[in-house]
Amino acid sequence: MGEATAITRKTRIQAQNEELILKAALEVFSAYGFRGATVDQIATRCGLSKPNLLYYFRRKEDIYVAVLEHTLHDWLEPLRSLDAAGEPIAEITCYIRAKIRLSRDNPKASRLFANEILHGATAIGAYLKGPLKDLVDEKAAIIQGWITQGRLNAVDPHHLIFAIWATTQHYADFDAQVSAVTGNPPDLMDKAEETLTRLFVEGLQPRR
Amino acid sequence: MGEATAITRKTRIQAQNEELILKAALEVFSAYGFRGATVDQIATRCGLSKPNLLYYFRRKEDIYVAVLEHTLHDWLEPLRSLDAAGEPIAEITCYIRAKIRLSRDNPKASRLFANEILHGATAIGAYLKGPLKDLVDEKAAIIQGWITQGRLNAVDPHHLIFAIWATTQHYADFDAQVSAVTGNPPDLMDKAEETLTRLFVEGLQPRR
DNA sequence: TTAATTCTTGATCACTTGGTCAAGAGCGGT
DNA sequence: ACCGCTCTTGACCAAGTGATCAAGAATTAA
Repeated sequence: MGEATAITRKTRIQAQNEELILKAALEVFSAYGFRGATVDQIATRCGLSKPNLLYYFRRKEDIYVAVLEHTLHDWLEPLRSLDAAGEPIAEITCYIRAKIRLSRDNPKASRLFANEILHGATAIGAYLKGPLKDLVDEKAAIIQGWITQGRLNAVDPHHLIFAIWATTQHYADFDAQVSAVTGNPPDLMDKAEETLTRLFVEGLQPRR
Repeated sequence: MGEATAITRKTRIQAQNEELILKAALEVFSAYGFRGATVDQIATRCGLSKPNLLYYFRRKEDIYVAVLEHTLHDWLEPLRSLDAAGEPIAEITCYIRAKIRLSRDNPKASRLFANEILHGATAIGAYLKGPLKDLVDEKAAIIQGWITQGRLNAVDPHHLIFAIWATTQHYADFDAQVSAVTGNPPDLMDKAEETLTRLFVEGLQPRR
């Protein structure tokens, strides 16, 4: 039996292989989507045989939801950090910066979510309507408070959050288009960060 | 022989069926992506048998590129309308409004492109690097001209265009998320249009 | 060492799917 | 009515895919 629970904890090799699988799955799912990805691709990617992979995750869908959940938490961290006690413009600037860096440093996670939501969010629909909505509503209320205090130009907080999501994730999700149009210069993301922060800050600055 | 060309023009029934197919293909491809969609689905959707559908388009990919090309032109029309001779703020406001209405009235086309680009734009990569890049560069130059004249706050024109694309298409592409978070109120898109135009206009207004 | 447990895989299955083909039905011009 | 062309489809095929299973290899605990 296990040490203290009926469900024994993972062996070293188990934890290691699951990590390998999740990493490979992120790459494959983000590149081809759920239906476009094959279990074989993921298995080959991490050097395991297909039946061996299915020993750890019994169904393809199990791998998919596992990698989704595995990255969901990190993805929302920047929004959680938005602090009601901070200076409004600084808080929002910080949020935009964090989001665009996430987009630059982990574009695969961004594309994974983008694909999932684009196709109806069947796997994480409940999460969106529950925890995500709660978090967004909470932060929208903070922003609304700043507006009421006259510390921020009046814009709908929910749509402001959508605008920030859209603009920052655009560089990861639609990289193929951005690269094709710009030729992908090395300072692309720096320029994006500067332009977006400038644009939002000027738009949000309270009219004196 | 045909009236004037070696390639005889389509019969009435041919034109009619191709239109049926393209319409059904847009719905299916936009919902499931290229690999997720099946020829059978498209055939059933428009009341044709699978072999009959493949009589008009010999390969699945042919249907896909046909529907992409069929909607590409309309999709870029708003940007083409951006007029150097117009008043800067009014022109950009008009562009944002046109884009968000396109997003509201034809979300399936938006999702079709989103999916295509998300997965690397293999079918339209050449178009992005050619005609699209040319169009964007041309319009970016116009915006840069306005900035140089001091009629617009200084922001990078390319990134401004990306920001407008991202924010407007967000409502179509990530509808599942937007609906989950907002509960999808009837005035959602009106509010979005108002918020986005306000945000961009205030951000672009030249500092007096 | 030994025995239980965990891990690994070749072979295989059931099913889906893109695509073919030959034969027939329908249509248009004469 | 006749003939050539377009259109339509049932049957079929080959490839790919998710998933299973039994049997063996490796690991771990005693």
